[in-house]
Amino acid sequence: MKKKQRRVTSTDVARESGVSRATVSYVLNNDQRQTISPETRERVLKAVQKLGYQPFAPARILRTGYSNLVLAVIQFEQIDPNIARDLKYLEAGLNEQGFTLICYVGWHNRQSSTHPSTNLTPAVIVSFVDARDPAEAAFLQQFNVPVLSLNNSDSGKSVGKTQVTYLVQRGQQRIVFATTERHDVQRLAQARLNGVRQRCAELGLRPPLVQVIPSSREGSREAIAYVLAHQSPPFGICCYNDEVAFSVIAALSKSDIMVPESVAVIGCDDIPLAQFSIPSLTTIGFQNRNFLDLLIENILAASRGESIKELPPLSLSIIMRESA
Amino acid sequence: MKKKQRRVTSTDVARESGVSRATVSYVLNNDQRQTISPETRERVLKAVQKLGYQPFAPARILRTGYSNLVLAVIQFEQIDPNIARDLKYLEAGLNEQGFTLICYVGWHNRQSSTHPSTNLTPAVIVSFVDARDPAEAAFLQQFNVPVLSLNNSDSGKSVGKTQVTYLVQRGQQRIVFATTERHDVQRLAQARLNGVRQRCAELGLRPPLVQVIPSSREGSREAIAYVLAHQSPPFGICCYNDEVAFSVIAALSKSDIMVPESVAVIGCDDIPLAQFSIPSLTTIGFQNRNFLDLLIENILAASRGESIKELPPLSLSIIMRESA
DNA sequence: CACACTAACTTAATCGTGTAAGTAAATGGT
DNA sequence: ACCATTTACTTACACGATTAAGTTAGTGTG
Repeated sequence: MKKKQRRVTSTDVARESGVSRATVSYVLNNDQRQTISPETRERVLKAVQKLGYQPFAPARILRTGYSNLVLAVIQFEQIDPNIARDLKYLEAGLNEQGFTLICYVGWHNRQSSTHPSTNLTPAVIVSFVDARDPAEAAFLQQFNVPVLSLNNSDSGKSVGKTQVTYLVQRGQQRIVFATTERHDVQRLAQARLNGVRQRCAELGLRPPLVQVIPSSREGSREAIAYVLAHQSPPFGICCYNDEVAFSVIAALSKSDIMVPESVAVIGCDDIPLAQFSIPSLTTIGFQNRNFLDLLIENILAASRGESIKELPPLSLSIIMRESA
Repeated sequence: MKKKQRRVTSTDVARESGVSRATVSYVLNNDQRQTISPETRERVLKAVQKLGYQPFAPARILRTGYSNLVLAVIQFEQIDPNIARDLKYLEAGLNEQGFTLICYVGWHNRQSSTHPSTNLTPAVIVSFVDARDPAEAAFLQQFNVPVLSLNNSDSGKSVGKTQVTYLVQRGQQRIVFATTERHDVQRLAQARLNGVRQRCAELGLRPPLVQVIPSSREGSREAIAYVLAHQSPPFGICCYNDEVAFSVIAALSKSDIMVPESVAVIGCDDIPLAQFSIPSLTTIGFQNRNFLDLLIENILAASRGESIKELPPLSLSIIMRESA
């Protein structure tokens, strides 16, 4: 047993198989510009197997000047089954092209002592956080690589519009917007609210009553009581997302308000649990496939240093259930 | 404008500030073994600022032989608010020590064409996947770095035990285990079931009836109807997790079965929505702080090549609400 | 038989950084 | 005034891979 844990390098493989390091490299990378005899190739691969050689990524990246690493930057508050599904799809697509997708789930408050770029250099960044926030922008810029940003504020707006359109179709005349207290998603919440406001105006309705729903049971009940004091049924509630919708439905149910007869509730995101609320939750679902396919294309383009095409808006649809 | 996008290197900084590259490196790394005059230090930092210099991580890692990169390997099915919270805590703790935590959300089926190790070399891996699965083990081993594995099967067992103990305390004599159909978590589900079985045996109860609850509304109703046909109330249901518990409660509610009077339901994980089910969900919560602190210590130790201490079991507690 | 050409390699330069070892000037003690 | 430190740097090698540019032996051609 040796004292120093030596790394197995291509030199070791070369020695073991009796060729030069260059040959080892040519074999492992299947370089088409070189001719390698089958026996040599075999010997090299045998030696690789025997020694358990793994090329050292940093050395390769240093030499070639590029890596096939894509970093997704996410805020931990954004993590939900939907984003997980999208990440899986992204990972699969990128992996097919030889890329690796990893995630940085940052909180990166004011002064995070160590920037991730100290420890890794991705080829491209896909930002799920709001790149218009100056702190986030600075954080992302420090990586010094192309950033693809999913600016979901446009799609946020159409979510709000779609919610209102549906509720009005179902006969509602009065709209309430139930938002979250979580400060990390206020920008997105604001975008959805803007959509609600705009569609209300377009349809000649009065502006929506806006109410923050705390994430505790008692708080949410008080908030709903407040809404009921200011707005008598029937009316429709557009919720920022399905979690808010759950707490709204729970509070309404405690107050013996009928859903959807007295108050209709619509959520957003179509989380798996949405079908199991009582009554089950009508909500907005996203079809991200096309969008993600284009995103992958853009990532590949950006990694080659090419310019980035504009991404289309997310396409969304109403998942009709019982609550509205 | 240049054609080639040249990287800003420490050589550029050295030239700009009129010193050698070594001096630049000493300044940036605050090398205590060297003495640098305040003016020179100032000049170097100015140049760094001006040129927007970022050290190139691969080169540094190649030279020093180590990186402060920790890779968390997760299956996308495991992603939930709890794991997000844990990741945030881990990230914060590691960041304080100069480490970067990133996540690989892999599906890595049979033959994933490109192994992530091609594109990055972490110092340590924290595996949230089951390292006893041979395919997973092979996948992890290919990184060729120390792996810390959270083997949650012990804790899974105590979850099951705790659920049964609580239900029996509340007067239940008969136990049903409601599990999931998702095949990616079967190992964990099995561990929890084992705990349920064991505690039932210890308390002299009949073995639990085991029922898979499909994730669709209709499927879950049929499953509950089946359970009711084979087991008349009152009884208690231990659910694999809170999502299953939600669908169980929804189905019971449709069948006009009183919860918890006729059937008591206990979940596991204490997801944020648990307080908003109707009735609100009694469940098992985890207190991971101490565990995670020890995990961080172990990660640091492993990154220094030291051996790994054993991790304590997760500590869990019952979150009492209305459903049991 | 001389020549070009190909097959099958090897040699050596290079990527950007860290750091041990060297050096010249300034300082301090006796 | 002399030598030993200390200060404030610089020089040069090493990390492990890729790859352009040789090199040598063998093969085919007129």
